[in-house]
Amino acid sequence: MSGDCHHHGEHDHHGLRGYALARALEAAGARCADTQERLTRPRRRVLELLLAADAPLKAYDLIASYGDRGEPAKPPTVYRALEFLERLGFAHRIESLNAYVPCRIEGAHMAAFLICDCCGEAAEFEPDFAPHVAAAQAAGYELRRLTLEARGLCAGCRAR
Amino acid sequence: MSGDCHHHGEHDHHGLRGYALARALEAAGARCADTQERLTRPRRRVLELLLAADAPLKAYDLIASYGDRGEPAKPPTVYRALEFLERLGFAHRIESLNAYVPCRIEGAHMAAFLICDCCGEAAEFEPDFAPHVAAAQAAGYELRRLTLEARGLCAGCRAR
DNA sequence: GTCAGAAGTGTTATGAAATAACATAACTTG
DNA sequence: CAAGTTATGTTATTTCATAACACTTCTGAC
Repeated sequence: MSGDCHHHGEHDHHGLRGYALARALEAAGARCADTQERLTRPRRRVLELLLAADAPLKAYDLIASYGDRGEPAKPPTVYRALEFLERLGFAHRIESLNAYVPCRIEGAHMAAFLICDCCGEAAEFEPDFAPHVAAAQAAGYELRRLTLEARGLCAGCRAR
Repeated sequence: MSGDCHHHGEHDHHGLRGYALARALEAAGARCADTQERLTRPRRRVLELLLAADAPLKAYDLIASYGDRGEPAKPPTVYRALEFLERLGFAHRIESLNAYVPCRIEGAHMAAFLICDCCGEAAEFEPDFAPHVAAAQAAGYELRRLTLEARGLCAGCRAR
């Protein structure tokens, strides 16, 4: 994952811990309740792992760390949970990494990421997609989803 | 691939044939010669398959149809060729499909696609990436690559 | 309550996508 | 032509994702 550079162990990230994590999970539960969706145990667990992580997680990272005491999950358990989390906008898949991150921007349905090839950080940002939406419409296109992934080096890794 | 709809066989596409294909391959060869790169046999063959195709091709589609008389290629043969073609800008990988298309826009290094979930068509277009590049720079980011993938329904499939 | 349907989960197995590692061949350039 | 580099051939393996089916848990109508 964060393997393209020589800064192992020097990267500072932003995974949620303790109260912040609990609050985020509770908020997700509340949003589910609003929409008649169920934040079941495996879904909640996968979301928890994503929120606590310092970087995008691969499906098999989630599978490996799913159990409380090291027992892995079965793949479908995790893939189903991810599908749910994506559908509700709690998580995004980063296609160019085959990895997942929790959604950091409330209500953002179109995901855009700045991905650092060095430290693996994937910063979600909110670009103005209006021109692209307009271009799609001009082409007669009915748009359903849109993702933008930018790869490069983050400020921290450039400086080092 | 084009399996999300009920219009099988009704989709019109744009793969190159005959002279057009030959011309495109020749042009690619010329561009390689300019830059001291070698358009070797497997690279040329993979590019030919991409150019002739009516839709994005998966790596294993290429592997299967690689041989003149039905003999498949070995995976590394095709993956190496694809890596080369991407590096030189002759092809793009569409991350959300795990598939490849020939580059249809001369000199476009940043790829953007309108992908139809119905017919599988992937139309390359050239959006204005300047705002995103600016946003990345504002964040201290050194940009290397950028891809945008929009999913939805093309005009033809909406009409049907 | 309880029954029928829908939604979700557990489990086994398999399929699809990509790469590691190492041996061989082909170009280039001094 | 010899040494270095670049590309290919080949075997094996790893990584990523889903199919299929049995079982459980919710939900709402009665």
